[in-house]
Amino acid sequence: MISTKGRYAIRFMMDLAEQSQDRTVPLEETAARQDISKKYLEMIVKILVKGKLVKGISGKGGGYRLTRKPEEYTVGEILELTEGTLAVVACLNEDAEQCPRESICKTLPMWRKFDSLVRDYFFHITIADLINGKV
Amino acid sequence: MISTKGRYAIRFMMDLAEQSQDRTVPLEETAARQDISKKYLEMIVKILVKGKLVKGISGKGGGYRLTRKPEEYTVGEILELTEGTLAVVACLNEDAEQCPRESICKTLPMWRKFDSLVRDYFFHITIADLINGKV
DNA sequence: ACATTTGCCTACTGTGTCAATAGGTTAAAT
DNA sequence: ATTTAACCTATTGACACAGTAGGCAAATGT
Repeated sequence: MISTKGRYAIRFMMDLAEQSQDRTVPLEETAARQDISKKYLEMIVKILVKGKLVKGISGKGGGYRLTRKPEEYTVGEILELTEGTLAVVACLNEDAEQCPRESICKTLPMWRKFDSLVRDYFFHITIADLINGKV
Repeated sequence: MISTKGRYAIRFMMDLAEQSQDRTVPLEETAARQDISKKYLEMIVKILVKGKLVKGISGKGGGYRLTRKPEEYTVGEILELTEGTLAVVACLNEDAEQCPRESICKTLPMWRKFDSLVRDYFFHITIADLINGKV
């Protein structure tokens, strides 16, 4: 289940992308347009800033700005960053302790294949694709 | 993220399938073999019983039994039953209130397609497949 | 009839995440 | 100096996860 964190993050990025690229967009504006609580969105955007997906500019006339072109962001990386992981099962998480049943587990291949499927899907959709309805 | 509920349920079903079909297998046995807390597994199996995926027989000589052949169970239905839903985002959940943004939501098609992908994957893998390493 | 085995049921607990909210501090522009 | 906006810390209520505890009901073998 993908939480609002990931979903709001995608919508925030899309909103930025849809605005004129040479303008810094205040959070309040996006929050209103997307109908998301400003305070809550703020928390999510902080993750995006830390992950260098967007740049925040303080002070009057400030706001947020993309650091790349819309077609250079994949949904996968946004989700991975905001959700913490895209792994479907705990044992496929990067920082998971090694499972003692790994060598005999008959379900592991299924999870692995599914994991590839998921990654393949989300890492091949860009913000630009979403905006242009190419998905 | 698929929780232990769904994962343990699959392993339980596989364990039953691997035992002689004309035998009722006590939970304690499976719990030991699969290294899962008996009490916790009990709770999960209750869901499987309620969903008619397995039959429980009380009393001495009792235990659990599959109600169909291993190749007639899909991983999808087991997960859907135990996890409550397989939907990736809240708005695709069956009993979700209608989203007011549905008609203008540019991400919805992406979620829908992903949902199909997930279903297509898990509803085409059977317990028999897992046992025979056909996945 | 009785003891034993096994499933079934209710209730509880600690930990963590989700989805927010609140209030204050720093940074930059006019 | 005032305003605007990002940034930071802390707290909250609700809920799910992962289990635990104890007892009741059903069926069997002796």
